[in-house]
Amino acid sequence: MVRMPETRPYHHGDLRTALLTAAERTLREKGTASLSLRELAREVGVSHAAPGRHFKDKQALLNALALTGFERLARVLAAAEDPALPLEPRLTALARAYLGFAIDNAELLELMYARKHEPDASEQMAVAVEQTIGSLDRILADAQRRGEIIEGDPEQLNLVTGATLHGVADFISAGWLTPEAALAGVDGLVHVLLHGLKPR
Amino acid sequence: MVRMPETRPYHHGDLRTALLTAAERTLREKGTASLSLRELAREVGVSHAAPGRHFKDKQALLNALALTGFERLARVLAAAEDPALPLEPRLTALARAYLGFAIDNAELLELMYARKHEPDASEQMAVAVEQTIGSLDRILADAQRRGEIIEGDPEQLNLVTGATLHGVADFISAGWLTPEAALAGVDGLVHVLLHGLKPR
DNA sequence: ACCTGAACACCGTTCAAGT
DNA sequence: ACCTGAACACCGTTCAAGT
Repeated sequence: MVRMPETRPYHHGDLRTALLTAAERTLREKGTASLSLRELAREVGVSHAAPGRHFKDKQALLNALALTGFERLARVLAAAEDPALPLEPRLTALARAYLGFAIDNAELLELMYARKHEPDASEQMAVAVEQTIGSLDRILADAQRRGEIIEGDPEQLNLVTGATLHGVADFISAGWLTPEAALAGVDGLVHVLLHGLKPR
Repeated sequence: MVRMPETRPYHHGDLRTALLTAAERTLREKGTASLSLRELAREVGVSHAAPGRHFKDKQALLNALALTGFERLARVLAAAEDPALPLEPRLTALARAYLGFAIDNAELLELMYARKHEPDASEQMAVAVEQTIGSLDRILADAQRRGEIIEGDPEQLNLVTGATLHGVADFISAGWLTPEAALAGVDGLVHVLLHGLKPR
């Protein structure tokens, strides 16, 4: 093995990864608004034009960041899912995991939901989104198969449930709901979702 | 009356309003990303530093824009509300109105929900938000008083309902749901909200 | 009171040139 | 193949000076 000199080598090695890592730290510490390619380049110790080799433009970096976000969220949700549990606690666990992710990654989640990356569609992104939604899909499909929830278009049921969870997550991001209040209300939230607002 | 010269007068007259109007058009036509104070100034025919007299900084203009958004949304919701209607159609009408606003004002709605304007709190904004939420509040409070929906913390019920509506609106903004699909699903959405996912 | 013009410190993106 | 340096066309914000 050859000893590397103390000075930074001409080639970074894994600039792409380094940029994404730095970007996510900035996102978390200073918000989306103060995420600049030039500053990222500075942090990583590379010229301001270097990121251009790895990301076509700023949006491409944001897309890549969103992709890692979906991949991580999908893993978090899959891990929280326990098919052995009865419907209500199973759904509650999923909701708790999602809200936890939203609390810990508010800015990233906002990026993931940004109405920006429709045209590219990037196969990978579609897969990651699919996997993210998958956990909820399975819970509702299982429940429907067992007759534990009403019949009807699974898409529609999925939409209602997903929208409710996402709505709460967004309320947290927007600062209209404290993380504590959100987590404290999860049980009630899922209960209403399952049993409805009308009395039984 | 003195005839005004053909050349633009030194004082604009109502620069503040003109900037907000131009800003909303840009928002609708080209998106939040391409909203620049300098371009706004150009469109309105004023020097690039002029907006600074009326808005402390760019965020202040965005806040003012969000405020007008809430005021308009509050009016739309209040107009759609019909206390004479039974609970389910009354709630459906509100949902339809909110989703309609979301469809027609996607970028503006995103701005309204942006997790930016927490510190200022600006009395006016708080009032506008309050009035926006008011319509839903009244529907649920009335229903609860009549025993048409379950007892419990109104805040919590409001949260679930509001989150669901907002979640769907955000799905539309994000492009994950077409406006047509959303509007077609409103009845089912409200029905699930009232009756729950579990069979009765 | 309201606006201008110049100045400052930033951006993102491109492209010849270097290693 | 990967990166640099200079250049270009933008930004937001500030501030003396003009009307």
